[in-house]
Amino acid sequence: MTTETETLLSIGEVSERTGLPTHTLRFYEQEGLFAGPIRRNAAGRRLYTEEQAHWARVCTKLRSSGMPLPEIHRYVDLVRQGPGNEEERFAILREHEQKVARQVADLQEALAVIHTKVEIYEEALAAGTAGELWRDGPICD
Amino acid sequence: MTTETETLLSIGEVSERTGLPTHTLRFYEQEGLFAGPIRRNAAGRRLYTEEQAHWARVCTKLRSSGMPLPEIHRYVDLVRQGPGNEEERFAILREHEQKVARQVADLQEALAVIHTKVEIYEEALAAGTAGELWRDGPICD
DNA sequence: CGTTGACTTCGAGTCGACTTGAACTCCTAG
DNA sequence: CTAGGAGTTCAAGTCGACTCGAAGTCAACG
Repeated sequence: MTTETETLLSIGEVSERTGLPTHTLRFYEQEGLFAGPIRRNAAGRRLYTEEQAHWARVCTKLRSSGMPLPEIHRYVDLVRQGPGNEEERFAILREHEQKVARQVADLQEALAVIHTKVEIYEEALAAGTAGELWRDGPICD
Repeated sequence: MTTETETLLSIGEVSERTGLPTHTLRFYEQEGLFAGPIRRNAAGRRLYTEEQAHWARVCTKLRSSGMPLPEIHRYVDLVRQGPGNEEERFAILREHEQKVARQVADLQEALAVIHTKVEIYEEALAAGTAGELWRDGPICD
């Protein structure tokens, strides 16, 4: 059956792979961001499965794209409850996907504004007319 | 000479145009995000020039793209000091531009990860095999 | 003249997500 | 045997950027 030899990882190893400080990994666990329990060795130290380490990596992406911890928690709760609520999980993911897409669009809009200003400076500096940037206009704001 | 009939705007009008709450506009002023002084009428109320209103709009873009208030402040200080430091202003803008470009790239990377998961759910739900998502794999994480 | 509603100042509170610290245990190498 | 380094728990602190509330002023309208 599915009796695999699992590679178990220490918190330090997971930290290295994910880039998350060990403190943060413990914090995430405490906040309920892992569906299953994290095992411990005889000495009480955490042992992560590959799946859990992978999930931690996914979490970094969810977080860096702005998903709040409570929403990740909500998703994880659904996973923990087992099959039957896939539609709901899907809704969370799809909604977040759209939020991120909007974020990208907004950021690109801001980037355009910034780039415009960069270009103004670039040209003025090249032409040696930078001093005029401030001549009664909002140009250099 | 440049004696224009200036249109001056109340804080409420600027708030409407920028989407920033009046509280925030006052806060920004206090944090030194405006190069020139904001005028007041006889009753002590703020009167913004069109240029200042425009700058406030630009600020929303700088902020939404993650430029910290202290850095906007730094830029504004340079503007306030007048001509001669254009290179330095340019450096701030160019650096921020690059930061935003990196942000966009990171966000798109996160988006790809999320989209992958969305697709997995989409397919499983369409095929009616959603229940199997959790079968000893990290698929549904 | 009274009341609305936009404005003023000042200071304190909120929020999310860590981050830090203290005090402790345990395994391993020298 | 002991020193180092990684791990543990729990509580408290930090950070940036607002956000809110209180208490008061002012102009215009009916």
